[in-house]
Amino acid sequence: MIFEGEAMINMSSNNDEIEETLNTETLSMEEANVTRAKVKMEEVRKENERLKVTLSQIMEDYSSLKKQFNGITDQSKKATILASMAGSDEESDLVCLSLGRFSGPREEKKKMMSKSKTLENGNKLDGIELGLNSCHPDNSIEVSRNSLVESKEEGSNDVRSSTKHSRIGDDEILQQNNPMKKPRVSVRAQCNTQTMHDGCQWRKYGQKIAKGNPCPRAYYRCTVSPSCPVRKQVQRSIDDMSILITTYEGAHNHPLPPSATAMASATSSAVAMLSCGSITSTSCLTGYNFSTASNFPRTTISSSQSHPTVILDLTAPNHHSNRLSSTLFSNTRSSPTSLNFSSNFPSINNATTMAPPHSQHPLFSGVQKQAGNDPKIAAAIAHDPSFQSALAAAFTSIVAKNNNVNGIRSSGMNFHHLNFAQSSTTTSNASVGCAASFMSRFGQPMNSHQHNLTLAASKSRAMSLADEGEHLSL
DNA sequence: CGGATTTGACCTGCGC
DNA sequence: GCGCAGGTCAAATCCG
Repeated sequence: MIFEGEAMINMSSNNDEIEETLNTETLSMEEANVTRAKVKMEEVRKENERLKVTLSQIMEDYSSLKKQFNGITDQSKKATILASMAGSDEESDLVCLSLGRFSGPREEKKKMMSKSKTLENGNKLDGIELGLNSCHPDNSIEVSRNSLVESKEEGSNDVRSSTKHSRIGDDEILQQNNPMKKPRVSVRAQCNTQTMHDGCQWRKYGQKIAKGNPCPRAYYRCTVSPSCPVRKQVQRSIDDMSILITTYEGAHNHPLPPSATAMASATSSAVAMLSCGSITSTSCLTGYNFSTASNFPRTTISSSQSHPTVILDLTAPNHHSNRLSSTLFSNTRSSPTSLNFSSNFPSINNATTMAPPHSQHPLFSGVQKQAGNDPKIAAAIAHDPSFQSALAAAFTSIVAKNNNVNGIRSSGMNFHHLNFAQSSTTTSNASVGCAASFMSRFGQPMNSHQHNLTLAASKSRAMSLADEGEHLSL
């Protein structure tokens, strides 16, 4: 039997033991927590190291790309320097994008045309100059000034007619050398607003119900410069009313604001690739559908009514979006359809089959490496339309430009196959800003102002991604 | 009031 | 030559 007092003593001693045990356990738990925290810190440190390595790799890729780009744009830079020497800082900040046509003064244009005419049997460009080239400052300023003077002296009606005559003159010149009409670029994007905001100023001048589509087609004219021949048509897709089809035609003959460069460069680059393919034989492009057999029809080159048209499809059907998301940055380097840039672009010159050039591109490999390291990045980008459009514009512009300048004309480049899984629109200011940011970062030399804006945009983008637990140091 | 949009008329190219 | 469809013009209207 155990007495009550004895029991009490036993209990108290037990309590002490329990307390002691508890203290020991608490201590060991704290130690465990500390150890866990240390392990976690170590993991984070390792992660940081890994990210640093990745970042440095990307920076290396970027710098090599930049060197390459700088070399290519040397001539353009000279023009920009000339512009700044002319005393207009604002103008030097702007970039002129030529979409399908040479945009200099008519005399030079004629010279170019006659030159190309004499050389047209020698696989030369048929008077089409495309890409991110800076306008010759004198040319662009002259055009603007002339048009302003005209509008003052002759009145608005005469401006219209002179613009019209100018356009007709251009067309005549083009028609003489190229039986095809002006190349067009159609951009398909999901958009709930009436029109996509692409940074340019447009004025609506007509609306028509086109055959086969109950949705009216709206016609817009670029109003940045009174003499700018660029038009765009906006129409909703008959298949999906949420999809807006914007078709661009013509070349801006004036500097563009930075916010307009992303879309313009994507479209101009697409046309550049079209013109690359059409150098040898324009007609051989007509009617081609370059969609993959395995993928849905997404990007095509066609020539409805003799208009060679590149269709940039920035939408994705729902049933494919997951697949696209997962394959967007798949790390299979051997796969010719990484990034879903499908690789069956027919070789116009019947050049021998080669590895897809984009897979060899430093920028591509850099992004691919990083995305390959962390599938979350791929998912993050796949779910962010602004990133997709920005990357689309950046890749298309940079690689197309490199290709043009390096004279690679039929290597199967097909960055216009931009099959990003995109469920939203590219039209928000954020998207355009993001695209501009990417373009500035990867595609264009920046001034300090642009650099600050870009830095801020990239930073906020990175921060928002960081909040979501993503690691993206683009 | 000036600039942007709307909308019917007109022009142009193309196929039959 | 005719009809159709796409594209443009320009007067009327709207809107900030």
